[in-house]
Amino acid sequence: MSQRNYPRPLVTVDIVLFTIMENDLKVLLIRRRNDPFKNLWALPGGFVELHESLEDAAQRELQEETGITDVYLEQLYTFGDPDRDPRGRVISVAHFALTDWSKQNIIASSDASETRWHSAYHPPKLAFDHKDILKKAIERLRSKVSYTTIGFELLPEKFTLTELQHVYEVILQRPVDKRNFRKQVLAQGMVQELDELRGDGAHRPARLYRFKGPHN
Amino acid sequence: MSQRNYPRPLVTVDIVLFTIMENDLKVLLIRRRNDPFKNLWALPGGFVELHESLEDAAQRELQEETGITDVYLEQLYTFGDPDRDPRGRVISVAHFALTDWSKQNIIASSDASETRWHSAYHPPKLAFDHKDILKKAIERLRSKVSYTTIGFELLPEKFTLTELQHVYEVILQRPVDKRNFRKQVLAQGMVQELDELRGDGAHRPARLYRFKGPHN
DNA sequence: CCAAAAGTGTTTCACTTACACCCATGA
DNA sequence: TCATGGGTGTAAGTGAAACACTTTTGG
Repeated sequence: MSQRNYPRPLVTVDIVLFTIMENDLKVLLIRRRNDPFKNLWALPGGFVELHESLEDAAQRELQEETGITDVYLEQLYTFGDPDRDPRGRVISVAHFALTDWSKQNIIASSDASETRWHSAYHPPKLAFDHKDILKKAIERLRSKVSYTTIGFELLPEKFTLTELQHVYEVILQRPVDKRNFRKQVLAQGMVQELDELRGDGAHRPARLYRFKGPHN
Repeated sequence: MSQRNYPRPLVTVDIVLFTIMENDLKVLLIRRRNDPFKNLWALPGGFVELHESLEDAAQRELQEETGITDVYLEQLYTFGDPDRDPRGRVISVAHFALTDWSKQNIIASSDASETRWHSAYHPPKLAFDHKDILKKAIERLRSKVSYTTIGFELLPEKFTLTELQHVYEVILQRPVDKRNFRKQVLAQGMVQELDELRGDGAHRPARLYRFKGPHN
């Protein structure tokens, strides 16, 4: 059982980082500057170092390639088709990450950058099998939003119930009944009402809430 | 972006194969004949070849190590802690598999073998991080049994509704109401009633059913 | 006729859904 | 005073849960 003779593929991590902006689900993409797939958009990611865990690798690559830190991150799926990278055998452990736009709007505003937020539902042509990875990430987000509290990862610390509702609507891609939604959210005790309002314009200001923490 | 200089870990697949026997959830384990963890029990698995997909590797290793083929198999999770294997960096793509005992009872009956079915809930001490892998597999099985049809993978082609109920009870680890269960299963139209009965002893024979196919 | 597992319906309760108007504010 | 998004309650419907006795068979 000597390990020396066993084949050693390359192992990468890729990160599907979502946020919600302008009532749309966005995914962070980087334009490739080299072949293969030069000039196409791709998920951030890179090779796993021998001393680091997969999750650490994902956090590190995200930081190195985009400057983003402190996101919710979990493993998504491992893509290992032998032909997924034309350069050779590369196995990618894909991760799924969420952040709120208020932390990340710097990136979005620098238009010249090769790192940009794109519509997750209508992305540009992607390198490698990143279309499949994105699809799987959207499925995961959609299924988990209903039975976990990950939706709060897409919002800043203080938010209105309407903002929370928009998160669900954007992810589930269907309208949500306002009264039932609020009733349900409050009944579950997941949020704490704050003594603060936020006025946005010529209408009644909205009450702010804070996520109470993991309740699952 | 030359690949030559990137670190290349070893990549394995491990397989958590479940079956149900004697109203207990069983997992297939192999006793290790070499260090590390010599004589401890471990999940079947092995190194991924460069030309094969991860799922193919899992099916192949299962076949090579245990002779078992033709199981339901899906990817579970990738375990990549840098210290999970004392010999060096080994990343394992764990898989989750199901089979019905009627196909596999040959293995269970050969007592001298180093390959055996063990209770999944009370396993012996396991090598590496296989305890964590097993735990994750049980969680996955438990959560998927309720909203998918994977439960049928644990039964032979023809089965009684009581047998199906036992599958749910063993996996969920709680009693299931007989009348509600049958009502629900029949209402969902997942099973086809057959013109066959099976008599087991001194009591009324049970009707046999067949799984109609993927309905999710 | 006894033991053992198979089979069968109804009621209750909880949760989900549908739905329309008043409120507070800035312009 | 008007336009805009914020905020609230009730009734109907649907699905889940609780629950006990009769049937069929072999011994």
